[in-house]
Amino acid sequence: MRLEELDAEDEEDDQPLPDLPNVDAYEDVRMRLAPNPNGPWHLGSARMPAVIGTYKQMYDGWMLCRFDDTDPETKRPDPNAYGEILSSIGYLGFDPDEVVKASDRVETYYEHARTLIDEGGAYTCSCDAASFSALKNDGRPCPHREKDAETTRSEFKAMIDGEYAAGEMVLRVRTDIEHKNPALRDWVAFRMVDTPHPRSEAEEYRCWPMLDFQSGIDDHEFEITHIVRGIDLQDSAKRQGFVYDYFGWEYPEVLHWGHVQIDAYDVELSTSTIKELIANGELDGWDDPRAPTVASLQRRGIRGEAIVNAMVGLGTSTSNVDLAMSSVYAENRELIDDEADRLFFVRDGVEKTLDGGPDSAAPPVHPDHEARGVREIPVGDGVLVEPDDVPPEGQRVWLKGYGPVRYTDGVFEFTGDGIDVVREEDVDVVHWVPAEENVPLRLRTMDGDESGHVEPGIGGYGSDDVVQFERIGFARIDRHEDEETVAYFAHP
RNA sequence: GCUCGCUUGGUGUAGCCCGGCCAAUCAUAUCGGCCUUUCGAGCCGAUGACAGGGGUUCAAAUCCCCUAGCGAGCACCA
Repeated sequence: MRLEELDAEDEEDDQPLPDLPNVDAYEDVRMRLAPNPNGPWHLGSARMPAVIGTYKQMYDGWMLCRFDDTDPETKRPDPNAYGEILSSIGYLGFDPDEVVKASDRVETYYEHARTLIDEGGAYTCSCDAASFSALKNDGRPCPHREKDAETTRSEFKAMIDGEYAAGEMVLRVRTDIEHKNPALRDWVAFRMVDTPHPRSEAEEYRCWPMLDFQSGIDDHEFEITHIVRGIDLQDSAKRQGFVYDYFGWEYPEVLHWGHVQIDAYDVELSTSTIKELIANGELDGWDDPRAPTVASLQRRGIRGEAIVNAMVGLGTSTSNVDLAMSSVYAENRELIDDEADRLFFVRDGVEKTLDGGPDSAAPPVHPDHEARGVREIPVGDGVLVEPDDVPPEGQRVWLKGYGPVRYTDGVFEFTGDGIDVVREEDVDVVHWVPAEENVPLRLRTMDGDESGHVEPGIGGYGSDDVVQFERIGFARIDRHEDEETVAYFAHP
């Protein structure tokens, strides 16, 4: 009994995120991811599924993935991004209960707009953006504001029918033109876009809802109870509140978080910036190790769970936060260290002839798990070691898993010393590979590619296997090519 | 300019709503030690923070006010 109580307490203490507000008022916790499919995800985007997915697990809730793709022009959807984003969500370990695209739901938004017009909640406006903005900043209505519902209704129909070009007509929500916060005054709900939507299912639409309208309608239609979103949308709830009031709806609970920055990258955390760098060849693609993207970490063999743990650790505060990559690495190390087999990889190896000693070495596959056996490495007449690991003339070094050698006249002479020279006489232990029987390997890192040679056992590992190159770090084997094996460096 | 929000060590976070148990939690980081045929893991230890100023109170990280800094919105982007 005592123990159970303690466990229960522990569980509460281990709660990864603070409680959502007012959970008891709802039968189920229902949330949504609302990605813009204008490209594959950068690392900041991973925060959304990490936190919302974790809340879903905490409350045994329900989660929608809704693609907010209602801008065919400025933030033009990338047809491949829908699938890529879903696959990133899966990699992070989550599975939406339902997936929808806003561009499939345009008729629904029209329907609600017509109702809103009838309620007196909206009017069509042909002011150009600049002159409306000037009036609005003064708290003065434009001449269109007093239009009757019937005129608005017929002009909105003309918008839907595509009778206006971009910029000629919008539908505005009638809020409070003198509201003390200028951001809330009579905002645009629908506008004309000349560019067809990239999805063929939606290419005929010219009259598109703005995010605040679309998202507001959808959140209600899908009975979303808790919204978690960025501070850039901190006025959205207040804006949408006017529409909710017209309809007599209850607004969901809402949480805002700040922006995430990630150290360790030179590249800005922005879909458009990364897109540009790829287009002009500075990055090899979305999974280039130097790219701050979800796909990049995946290719480096970092577990989605590690990203989620690190993101969840940031909490949900409204202030901007810096995520240290080292914390992602620390989370990942904990997940993979136990299962990653050990291998020797020598960068820029220098060859040293070996004089005497056994014909082969047998270091353990994993030092903490004897049962996994040993790696038989044939030694031959010489070895490669890293330039920094060559001891001064006359000094000894311990070839890890093989034995002690003395560096004499450019040759490694086997000395047969016991392991106590390592413990008591400060002989360094270094990794090595046979000079003959090895495999060339290219290690792709955030700082560029490193070339070297790996022990022959590498052939036994396939794509996606994660190993630890001793004294270097963890890496994911990507592929075996004829002339070399390619691996991606994860972290130390 | 108008409006909204934020500010705990290198980084993140707990505590703040309901002031005292906070000479401030945990993680990461860094440094040192032990162990070790890895610069990994593990174990031990150290480092390091309440933005500043006023006020209320017996008592303030916690409540109030001011200042500073940072951020966001005021888009026919999301």
